Amino acid sequence: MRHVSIKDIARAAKVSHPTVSRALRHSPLVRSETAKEIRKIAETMGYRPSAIGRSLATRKTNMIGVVVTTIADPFIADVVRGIEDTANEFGYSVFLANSNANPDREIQVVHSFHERRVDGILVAASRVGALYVPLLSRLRVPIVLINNQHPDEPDEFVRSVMIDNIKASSAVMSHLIGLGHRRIAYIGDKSGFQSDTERFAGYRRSLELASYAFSPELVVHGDGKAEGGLQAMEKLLQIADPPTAVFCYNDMSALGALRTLCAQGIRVPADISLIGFDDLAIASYTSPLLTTVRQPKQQMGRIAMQMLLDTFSGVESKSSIKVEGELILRESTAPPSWCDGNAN
Amino acid sequence: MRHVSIKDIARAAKVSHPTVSRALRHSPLVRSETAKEIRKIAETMGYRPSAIGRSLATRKTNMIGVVVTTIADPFIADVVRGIEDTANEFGYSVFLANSNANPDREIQVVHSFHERRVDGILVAASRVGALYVPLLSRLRVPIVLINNQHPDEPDEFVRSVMIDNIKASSAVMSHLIGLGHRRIAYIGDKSGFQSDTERFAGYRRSLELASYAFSPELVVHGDGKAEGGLQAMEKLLQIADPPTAVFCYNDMSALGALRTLCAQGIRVPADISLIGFDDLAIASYTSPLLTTVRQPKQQMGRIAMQMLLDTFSGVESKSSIKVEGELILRESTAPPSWCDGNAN
DNA sequence: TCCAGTTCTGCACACGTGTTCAAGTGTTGA
DNA sequence: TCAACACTTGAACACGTGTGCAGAACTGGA
Repeated sequence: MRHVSIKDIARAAKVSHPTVSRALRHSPLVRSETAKEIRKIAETMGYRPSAIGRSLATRKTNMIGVVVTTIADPFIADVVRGIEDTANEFGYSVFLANSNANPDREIQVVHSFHERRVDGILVAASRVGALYVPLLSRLRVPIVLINNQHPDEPDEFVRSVMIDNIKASSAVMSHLIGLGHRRIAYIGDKSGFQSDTERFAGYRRSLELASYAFSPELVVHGDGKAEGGLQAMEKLLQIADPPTAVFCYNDMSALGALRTLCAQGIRVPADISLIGFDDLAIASYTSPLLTTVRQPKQQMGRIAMQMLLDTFSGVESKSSIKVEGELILRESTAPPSWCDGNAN
Repeated sequence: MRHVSIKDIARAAKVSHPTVSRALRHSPLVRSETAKEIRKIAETMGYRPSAIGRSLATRKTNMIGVVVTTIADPFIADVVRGIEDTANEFGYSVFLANSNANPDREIQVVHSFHERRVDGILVAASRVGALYVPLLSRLRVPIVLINNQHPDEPDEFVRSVMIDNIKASSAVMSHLIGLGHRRIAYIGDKSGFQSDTERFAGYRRSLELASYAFSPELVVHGDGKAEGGLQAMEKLLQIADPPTAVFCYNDMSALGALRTLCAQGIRVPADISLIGFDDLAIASYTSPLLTTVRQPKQQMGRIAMQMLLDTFSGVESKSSIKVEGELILRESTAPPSWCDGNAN
């Protein structure tokens, strides 16, 4: 026999297995001396309850599934950490699955979670398109999307947490414009994803508000990773009239851009200002330190998990939460070189 | 009724539930037309088998547990990615749990995995002490430790994957010594962990082999993170006769050290050479690019998972695997400044 | 001593799937 | 026509836990 079951204990204690079940769960229905005796025997026999058996009986697994594009992304890793901490605190275990940014794989993973009867699903930075939410909804499992990359319609089962991109993006632009920059470039992600779209929207709106011209050649798309930022910056430097400041979609892109600038001997921020988004740990260790927008990554994970827990316990909660970013001023931004310290 | 079960399908198809079970699993025991009909009905009813029920019957969960200190560590994130990819490929789901480097929590997590009846457990960078392996072994669950931080005795249930620290460390030192450095510092992790101990052993042995003096003041302990490296480097710079090269326990420490050097206007590698360990993604985006030892992180995860799979299928395999690091020469090392290009 | 009420215990079933075994049906060959 | 065989199906049970309900055991009061 592989594992001790309550039936084994029942035999040893000369009682029935329901009595054991109740004793172990401290039910008041069982005489306290009997219960104590049973628990002692269980302890001696090295009993560990089977979550499988329990799940089958209670129709509750205390498991949640987390889908990420890739856990190797430091942004996502932080979010997952927040999720896992909260989940663990409340007795939930976390399934982790990488979709590798492959929509088919992502859907397959969700089905696998469904078959395991997880109590809820969290999805970080989904890359799946418009039909996704209805598909998820059909599973009738509570779901929270974190920084979902496609606009989602409200839904009974699908909730969401995301950062207020437009607001944060506007803060970035205010900072740069306030320093005196007029030619500000934008290095984005691959086209079509929501956080890119929204941050770009904030960029454009800020230019308009300041009555500055929008120059399409100042907008370059990377891939959200360092390599893309590196190449995007190379392109920007080839323009006849290059920008004096660059707003990067995220810190990884900024890191790549910084690399290009450094390799070409261009000083940051003396020659060009650079600003990122996310506030990854690395942003505090680059040279110069990177000015960026802090996303409360762990907290977003905690909030998402908390939304699930609320759903489980029937607490009514908002179907969509927007968190605020915070502009972190460090060393990578300064007034443009032609500007002697005071803007315009 | 919440989920469709094989009994529901059985009713609809006017057969018994064992027949449905067999039909869905393409058993040759059921007539092919019947099977086809049953599968059609299952499809129509939106049936998804319950992994819970199946696990209970088969005593196999196709789940594995992964314990990490924290998923926010980029080294560990890469390892986990390798694990998850391989697991997914073979139909296994992965539980992820952070121990936050807290031994009690780590043990608690292992028990939780045990209760969920995972088929195997992977532990990355365990911080639990000597009694750990016997404890794990008592669970009678196959376990693979990855870069375990305490020396482990061979055991029937507990296997391990680790990097050959001494060899890699020696390669680092050969490189620095070959460049002409004689005063080489070592920035370590907190004392007492195996990878630190071994890398330090390689450091000392290399000095001995070269007949260079070992100076205790050149050895400083950080915390394995950037902050620790930063402070350790500050200490090193206060020495009367500072080192011309610094071997950092890992890339995060090196990143911190680099920050200190940069802040104090000390040029790398012109004034001081710096070398890391791990080859994190960031190492390719620092200025200067960081020379380091590449650990095959994802591959280590794959190997560990493969060892579990081998155990499941009864394949005999080695109980301990050592993988080799690879010295990656980039820009952060050069001959010492007093040395005109040719060593000694 | 007996009854009513309380406290405790066990039977039977449920949850969803898989497997063994016996029995049913149809086929082939003598 | 019958036996031997292959093919197909379903009854019964297993896996480990939880729960409604009936009944047993105990308690206290008259």
